[in-house]
Amino acid sequence: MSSHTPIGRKVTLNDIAAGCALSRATVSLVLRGSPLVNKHTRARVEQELRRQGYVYNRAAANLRRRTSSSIALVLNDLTNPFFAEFAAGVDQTLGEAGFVTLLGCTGESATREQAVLSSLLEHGPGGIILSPAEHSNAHEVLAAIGTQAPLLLFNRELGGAMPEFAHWDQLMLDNQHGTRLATEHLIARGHRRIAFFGGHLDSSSCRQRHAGYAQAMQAAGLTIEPHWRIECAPTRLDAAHQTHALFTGTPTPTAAVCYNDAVALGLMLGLNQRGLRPGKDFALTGFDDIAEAALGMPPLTTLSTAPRERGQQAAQLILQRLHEPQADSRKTIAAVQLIVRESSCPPSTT
Amino acid sequence: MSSHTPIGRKVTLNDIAAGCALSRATVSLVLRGSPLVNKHTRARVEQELRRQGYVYNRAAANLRRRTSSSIALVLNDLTNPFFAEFAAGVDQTLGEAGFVTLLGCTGESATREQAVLSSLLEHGPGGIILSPAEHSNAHEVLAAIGTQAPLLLFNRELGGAMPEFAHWDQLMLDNQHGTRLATEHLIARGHRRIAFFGGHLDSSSCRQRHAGYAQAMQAAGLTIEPHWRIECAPTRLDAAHQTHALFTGTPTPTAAVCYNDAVALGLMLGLNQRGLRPGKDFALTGFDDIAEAALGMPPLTTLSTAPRERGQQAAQLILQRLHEPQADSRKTIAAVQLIVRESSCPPSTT
DNA sequence: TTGCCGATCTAGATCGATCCAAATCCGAGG
DNA sequence: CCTCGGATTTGGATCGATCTAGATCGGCAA
Repeated sequence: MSSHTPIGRKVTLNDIAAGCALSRATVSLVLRGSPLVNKHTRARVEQELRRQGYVYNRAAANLRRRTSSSIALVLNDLTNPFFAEFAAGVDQTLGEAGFVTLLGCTGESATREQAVLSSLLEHGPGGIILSPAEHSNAHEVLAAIGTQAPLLLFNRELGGAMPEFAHWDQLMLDNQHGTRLATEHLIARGHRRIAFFGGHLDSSSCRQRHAGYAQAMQAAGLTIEPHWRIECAPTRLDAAHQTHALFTGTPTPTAAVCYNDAVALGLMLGLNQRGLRPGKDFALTGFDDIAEAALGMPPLTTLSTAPRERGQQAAQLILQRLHEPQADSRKTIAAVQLIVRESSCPPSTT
Repeated sequence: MSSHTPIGRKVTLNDIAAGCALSRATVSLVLRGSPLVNKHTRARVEQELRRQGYVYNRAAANLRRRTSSSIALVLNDLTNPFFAEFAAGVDQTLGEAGFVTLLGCTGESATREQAVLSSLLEHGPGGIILSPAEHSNAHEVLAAIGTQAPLLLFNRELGGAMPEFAHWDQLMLDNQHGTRLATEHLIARGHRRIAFFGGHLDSSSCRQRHAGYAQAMQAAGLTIEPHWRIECAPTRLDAAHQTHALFTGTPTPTAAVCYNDAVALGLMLGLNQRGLRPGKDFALTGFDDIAEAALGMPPLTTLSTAPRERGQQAAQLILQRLHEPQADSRKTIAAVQLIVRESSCPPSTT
């Protein structure tokens, strides 16, 4: 960097213009690659830009142009590898489009979500990608963001009614189809008595996943015993704890479709404690394909949601919305893919 | 420079001022909570702000005040739960201080790091927190960011000399001490043939971790066979792939100190594939204490770096630097803590 | 020489906020 | 009634870029 540049003081268009005896306007044209400038002039300017170590001030440009070059990404839990991977995908695609990601974490608190959203809004993002906190609702979100920026909901639905005048898009996972695939897979392996294990009844994703399971069972003409639906918190620990509930009534299931991978891994622990070998004596499937799923003992059959690809998709959707602000709001449902591993064995012959 | 999209019409200070027959300046004073304004006027203005749904334009304010309210966070790998947790910590503390996080992921590519840094710089962050990509060097980083914003290096040193005139702070982990603790622990459990597994030889953190291991081995009077140092990318997949290298020469090790948790978990996978039970037939330790470490099969003995706290600390350090731009640059080394779990079994007797 | 034209370049207003100096208001004191 | 001073309020310039409308400059046909 040139030593004649005073440290700390920023170089502006005016400095460059003065440096080559041109006007601000011309230098600005050069910066934006306008064909109006003489190529000789352009070369002179570009040299001066380098010489003075000029850095473009996008905030000033955005102010004048009334545009934005950032997108807010608000996540309920960055600690969850699923969302971390999602964030990486979002950032990658936004970066390629010349946008920058404004990050905000809410830690599953609707209150913090409010605060984070309005703080980010002040920085004028062109759009918002939001994976809502657990008890967040449409009314609160609307109060926080108004109609300043288009919103893309990811992964969870919001409580309360969606406002019609705002263009809120959605990107969701195909929960129902996923568990249906898993259930059909278990049926194809020969299972007839299949349980649905884990999750909270009042969560929308749990309801959807259970519906997919029920649909597959019904399509195969199999009956579902009431005691084959066991509720538990979507954590490994609670799942291990509730394992016994699978075996209290008759007939007992030979397999279980689990709410997600965490629950499935907990169920594996619980089975081991009862002397049952998961993937040998009892079959099970998960949902999410978290990194540990492939590493489990045995490796877990599960549904891959490709979180990085979902992130890229989310970024594309919001960029598309920026391009067409008035288009109808759309709901996208991302396909999930069944990953067959060893946990989904045929029923044991004993 | 890509073309960006126009935003809907915004409410500005002028609209508020007109709405209550006051000047822009007065409204601005109200916004900033100045004691100069009459409390009756203030109430009128605040009502009008709510009525029109005003959103503060921080970019415009920052332009005039020549300040910044954002910090860039540039990470080599957000997919790694260690960095994800770190990012959550950074974002939390920055948010509490009224700053917003500009996220950038480099995916371990020094080239992308350059691009990401200069793109983020155009948005005028007040400072930068950088966990460098693997082959990044001081010269390139300097070229990208110049002296526009103070830099805090996290986790890795940069290749090449640190420029003296720039105030580059550092926050590092006590890598060497950590692996030394882990190695001493394995030795105390009775191991004599201990390998060092994973990481890239040219990464500074890998060198430091290896040095701690070597130091402990030497202090215990144990020799290190050259083929006990296996290099691999710091990912689960590559670690699983390279597992065989541990068993190609004689004498074979009975335990391994791994570069980090990702590598250790990958090694577990590789061991399982070879029919060896990690934590029974072969002992291993990790580094980072990511969430999965405690949940592994078996749970992983590792070094806790408290990534969330490191993130908070990093945010505090950069904010402090903003407050005192001229202070001497400082290097902080964060302690790590050995967490003993089941993976570090005594050597198998067979 | 004059006038027109395309190719280049530029002055000045502008985006939405802040800062500064100066104006205005209002009641007390002379 | 007028002046003075503290409490409020305000006009206009400003941050660093972009935009609009118009200036400047050769060259060439009339």
